[in-house]
This record gives sequence, C-alpha cells and structure tokens, in this order.
Amino acid sequence: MRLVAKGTLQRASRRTCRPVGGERSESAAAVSAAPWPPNSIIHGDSLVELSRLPAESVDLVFADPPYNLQLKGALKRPDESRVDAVDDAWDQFESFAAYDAFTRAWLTAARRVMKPSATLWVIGSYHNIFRIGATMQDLGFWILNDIVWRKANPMPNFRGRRFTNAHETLIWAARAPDAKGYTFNYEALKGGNEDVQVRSDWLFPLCTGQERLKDGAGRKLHPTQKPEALIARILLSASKAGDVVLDPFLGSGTTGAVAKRLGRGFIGIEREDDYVRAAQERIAAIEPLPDSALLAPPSAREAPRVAFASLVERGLVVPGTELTDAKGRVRAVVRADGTIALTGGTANVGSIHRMGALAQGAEACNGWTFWHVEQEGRRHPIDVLRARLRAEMGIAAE
Amino acid sequence: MRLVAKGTLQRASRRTCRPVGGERSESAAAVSAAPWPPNSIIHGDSLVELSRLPAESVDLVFADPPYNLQLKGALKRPDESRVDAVDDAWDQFESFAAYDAFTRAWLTAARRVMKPSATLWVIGSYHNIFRIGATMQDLGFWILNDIVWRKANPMPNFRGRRFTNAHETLIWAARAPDAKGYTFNYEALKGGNEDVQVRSDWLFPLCTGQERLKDGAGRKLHPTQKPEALIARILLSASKAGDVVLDPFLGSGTTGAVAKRLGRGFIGIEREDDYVRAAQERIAAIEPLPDSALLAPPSAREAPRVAFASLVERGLVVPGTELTDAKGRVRAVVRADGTIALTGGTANVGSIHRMGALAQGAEACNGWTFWHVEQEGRRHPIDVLRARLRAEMGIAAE
DNA sequence: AAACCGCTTGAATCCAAAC
DNA sequence: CGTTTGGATTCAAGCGGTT
Repeated sequence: MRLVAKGTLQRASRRTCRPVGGERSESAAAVSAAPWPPNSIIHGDSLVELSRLPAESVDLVFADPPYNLQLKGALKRPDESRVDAVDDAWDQFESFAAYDAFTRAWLTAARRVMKPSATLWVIGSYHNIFRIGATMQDLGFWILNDIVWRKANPMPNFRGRRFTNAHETLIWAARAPDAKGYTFNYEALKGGNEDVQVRSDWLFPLCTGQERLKDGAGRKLHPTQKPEALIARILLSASKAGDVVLDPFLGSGTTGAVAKRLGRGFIGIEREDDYVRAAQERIAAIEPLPDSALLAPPSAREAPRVAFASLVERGLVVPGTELTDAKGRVRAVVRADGTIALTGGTANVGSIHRMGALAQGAEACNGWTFWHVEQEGRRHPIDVLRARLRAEMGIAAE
Repeated sequence: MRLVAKGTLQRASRRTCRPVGGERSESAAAVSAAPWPPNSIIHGDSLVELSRLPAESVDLVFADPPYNLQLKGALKRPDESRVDAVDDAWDQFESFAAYDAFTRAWLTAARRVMKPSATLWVIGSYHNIFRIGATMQDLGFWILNDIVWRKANPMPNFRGRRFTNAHETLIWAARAPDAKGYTFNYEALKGGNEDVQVRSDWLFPLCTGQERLKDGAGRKLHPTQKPEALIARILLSASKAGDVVLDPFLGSGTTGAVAKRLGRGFIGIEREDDYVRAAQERIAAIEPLPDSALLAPPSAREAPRVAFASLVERGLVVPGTELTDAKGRVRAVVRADGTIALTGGTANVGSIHRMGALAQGAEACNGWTFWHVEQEGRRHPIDVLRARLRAEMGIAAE
C-alpha cells in the first residue's frame, strides 16, 4: 500500500475521528494528530485496503465498481469509426460467479467500515446492477431507494436494434433494515427543487468537455468518469459537512473532488497508478466552498423539543387561556401544569396532542398546529408561540 | 384448469401457429381448426399452465410478477388517512430464497414456451427487480435493455425520509445471447418520437380514473393494474401484428386488452377467480384497431422542469453567489444544495420562492423573477439563467 | 361554458426520542 | 430491551360539484 495524498500510510490507516473500537484496536489507537476530516487517496487494492480501515468509521460510501460488459469484438459506428468501449483488462470477468464473488467481497468489506447510521450508494448499468442489488439484499443491506440517472446526452444506439441506453441506476441502501439515524437532507433538497420533494429520477448530462480528464495524448483518461453534479447531489442528499465519504473505486477522483469542495472528508482507494496520480492533482486543485454555502440549515426535525409546559412556565401562555381549533369549534382550557382540558367534556385532560386527537376522533394529532390562541383579534396556531420561545432561547427556529 | 375466454381447454392447450416440435408433441398435434391468433385466458396456476403450453410457441412474454413488498405497519398520509397498501397473500414470501425459487421456476417455464426469437419483458421495483434480473442472467437470458417507467404522478414519500419512489423498472431480454431475429420496430418507434431514437426512460401516468377497473363497491379491483399506454409501447416496440403475447400473471387483463386492440394474439394465465372474470369482460369489450392505425403512438416532447438546484448543479450559478432583488436592497447567498440564505438575518434558509416571500413580508413570491444576479456589471433576474438551461436541455431532454 | 375548489388516491420496504 | 409519547409529514391527476 502506498498513501498518496496528504498524510502518510501510517496516519491514513490509523486516523479516525471518533474512535469506535472496531476489530482493529491498533487502528483506533493513535488518533490525536491526524487532520480531520481525512482527505486521502490510498493506492492499493480495494479489498486489502478496506480491511485495514477501522470498523464503523465512515458516514457514506459511494462505489462505482467495474462493470461486467462482456463486449464481444469492437463496436463500430455506422461510419466505421471505432467506439472506445469499456474493454480494459480490469473490466473483464470470467463469469457471473466471479463477478458475484467480487461483489460480495467488496460489499462485505465496505459494510464493516460503515458506521451503523451510514448509507451506501452504488452505481451500475443493466450489465451489473441486478447482481449487485441482489447481493446487497443477501448481505443484509436495506434498500432505501433506487435512483435513475437519466443522461441528458446519452450515446445513441448505432445499430438501431435497441432503445437508446439513456440511464444508469444507483442503489441507495442503509447498513441494515433497522438502521436508524441515516442522513437525508430532506428540507434542503426540497428547497432547491421548487419546494417539491426530489424524485427517484435525476437528469444530468454526461461528464464531457472541460470536466472530462484527458491523458497526455488528449484521450479521455478514464472510461467511465462520472459527472461531478451527480456525485454532488448524492453527498448533499445523504451526508453532512464534516462527514467522511469512502470511495473504494476512486478512479479519476470525482468523489474526492466533490467531497473536498463540499466540506466532506474522504478516503479513496484506487489501484491504477495513472488514476491515482491524476486524482491527486485534480483534488489538490479544488478549493472548498465557504461555510456559508454549505452549513446545514436548521430543520424542523432537528430543532430541540419544546414542551408546551415551558410556554406556560415562561408566561407565553397564561393558565386559563382558551384554545380552539382553526375554525373555533373545539375548545380547551390551558392548565397550569401544561396540560389542557377539553371544554364541555367530562374529565378529558391531557397533552395538546392527545386532546387534539381526541377532539377530532383521530389516532394522532400534532397539537402545535391543531390548537390556536386568539391574540389581538386574530387566531394563531400555538406553534408561533413555540417559535417565539425558541427564538428567545437563542435557538434557530427557522 | 378452466379455460375462460374464447375456445375450450383442449383447443387452448393444443393450438400452436407454427408447430415447432417441442417436448410435448401431443400438444402440437391437432392444430388445424384453432382460431389464430389465440385470445384466451387460462384460469390456473402459472407454473402448471405454462408447462402445458407447447414449447417455442409465443413471440413475446410480458410478466408482472408479485413484488414481494415486505410492508410492515400501516402508512398514513399527513392528513391521517390510511394508504391502501398491497397486502394481498399472493405478494407474501417467506424469504429471499423462497422468492428466488419462485422467480427461477416461472422464468424457466416461460423460457421453454418462447420461440427462439421471442423476447421477455418483466416489470418490478427495487424490492424484487434486482433478484429477477440476476436470475434472468443466470438462466441464460440476454438483457437487451432495462427500461425505466417514470411515473408522472407517483405517490409522494409522506414522511420525508426518502426520495419519492417515482419509477419502476422493466427488463427486456432475449432468450439467449446468440438469439437472432427478435422484433424491434426501430423505424416506427423513431417516427413516432419526432425522429429521434426512443430512450430507455419512458414517462407515463399511473393507471387511474376511468381506465382503472373497480369492483362492485367502487374500490379498485386490482391493487397494481398497469396503464395500457405502458403495455402498448411494449407491444408496439417488440412485436408484430399477429404475434402471440403471453402474460403469466394476467391480473386485471391489461396485457390481453392491449394485445387485442393492437391485433396481437394473447394467452393470459391468472389464478384468482375475480380477476379472471373481470379480465374476460374487459377484453371482450375491446375493439381491435384497423391495421392502418397500428403505428407507434406519438410521444410529445416534455418541457423540462428546471429547479434552481439544477442551475447550481450545472454551474450556471456558483455556490456563494450573491442574489439581490431588482433594486439591490435585499441580499441572499446561494448555497451548494440549491437553497439560498438571506444575508444579515439569523437562520433564514430555504427555496428561492420562500426566501423571496420572507424578504418582502409577502405570502408568496416567484423567486425566478424576484432574485437577480449581477453579471458583467448588470443585474439579471435568475429567470434568464433558467431560460438558458432550458435551451440547452431542450435539445436532449427526451 | 369555463374556471375553480375540494376531495380522493396511487406497488410504500416512510420516525425518533423519551421513558 | 420494549413501550409510550411527541409531533413531523404529500404530489399530481381525476372527478364531481359549484361559481
């Protein structure tokens, strides 16, 4: 193994931000001086190098594993020019069985390195994605979505014997069915998408032009370089600034470049000398975006909880105040302990949520939006009082 | 077995257009009088009935097998109404192994019935499609394309924990890698698609409204009825008039209805009484189209919907860029995820529209016309950038 | 007549912290 | 660990009734 980017071999394999005490205790031992988040390319074989990383240490894995294209002979365009197909030696596998064994091995190794809350992204085409998806399920990964990358400018089908192969498939999965706490920046994504939730089909152009790395002879450096925009959406969707992103098949370094720009740490593993060198140069030239463009906005889901009782304690609601629903039909009275009592009923006392549900005959209810108070002749949901209290407490309340 | 639609048991299981001499020579014996193309629903179990059909007798198979959804609890919409989930017994499998065995069995049986030049279509979601695809490859099928059905009106993700599951996947495969002569109506498809090749991502709405079959109580008859437009494109793409289409999981009979309308013969197998009866009625009411109309349906080019995030992703706006209103008074900074942050305020982050509204104290705002960027000393509304991107995308957007 | 509003619904692996 | 409780969460279409 040879460590290439910032840091040394020793530092790379030993560093870990929050030691989690995996199988390799020596890995988690000397942590102190290592910069974090890591920003390193490991030159070596994925399986070997993955096994050297500390267990449960990364927040997100992105993998673009080699495809099993099995192209027989050269594909030609109608004008007889040759298509530069993906037929490098590393991309040939003797059989499905060999590919499955390879897939199972790297997925298992990657899974060990994932934190319990981490998620995994894999990209592939119909040549390999079905085998990968099935293997992921067999290994216990829990699929969250499959995502379709619709290519804005795909290569046409020259022979006219099939549909234009205009997409690739990504699988997004948690480590296990019961995995909790994975990152999904729902509100941010929605906010950037005309205020509607983002769908499972994404449209991006291929990586071409200036973005496409070239070798000395002006040919494309890597046969399957992915567009940075695609990787950026992945990292912005499913990771936070400061998280560590692992790419076991780094290739031309797109994942590292995007991670660095977006303030994520990364660990990339790559076997080929040429790719390692190119990725190193490429990533070194990246300037991270300023925090102002990155830091996560406060989401309602993550805001600290405020009990209704504290509104009463702080005097924002006086005991005895009457609450109503939006239309003023249902009524309740605020009690000093922060519970409320439905008016007219018998002994219906409880939380704003329970009583809201009871009043509607529903199983559940968000009392913050159901109940209203009348102030200055207008009815406001009590949620605005909560927002006011959060603001007073110095908590960003949106 | 009970034969339901036109014909009798004997005729159905013995007929074959061009006897190909399969394993069951008695099946191919008495062919003469049977009407052709066949138009029959077989009431029975797929595996049993497939094994009774003559070998190498059908031109196209369309299969919509159980998805094995593995749903846990009930799901509610934000308004507390319950989602009518697919909880039928036929969708329940004990394990992946059981589902794989089922998949392998019906695929093997279907393959025997396919002519050497026939192709197979299967539809599924991420719950099952990877397992099906891998099994198909294992059995020797040769994948020609995977096709994405993009749903125009999918059900949203109510809890905001994943991307909207907005597509399903179809796999199109030949019987073997060396299969010759499969049907692909390239010219007709292209002619109906503004003279560009049809891509692997298709946009169709769900089957709703009048097209959706209802039971006596006005509820949906079948939980997963597919839209006829989707099946029509498949048959128009990969079969000829007079071909025989087999559907081993007929359900509400969509494949039969479309096949009859398009002048294809069909054999549908279905186990449930109710579905058989409904499909029979439905198909009987279908009037075949005249030959002259059997061309590929025109598909309108969609106007690409552009989100602000795609301007950022595509580099037309760099994260960190300052936006202002037309007069340069209100300011905001563009973030990497396509949201914007009001400058000077506390934690005001959100979409261009919401932040525009907030800045004005208005209820709503069109962020595209409110916010401006300064380029070359002049202020432009960001709408001009959107127009630019639309122009770029319009070239290749479908 | 056309526009508008409200209601319903669709193959869904859909929560997390506190007790 | 299981159980309870707080409280966050939806988009596009079709249909029927009303303006």
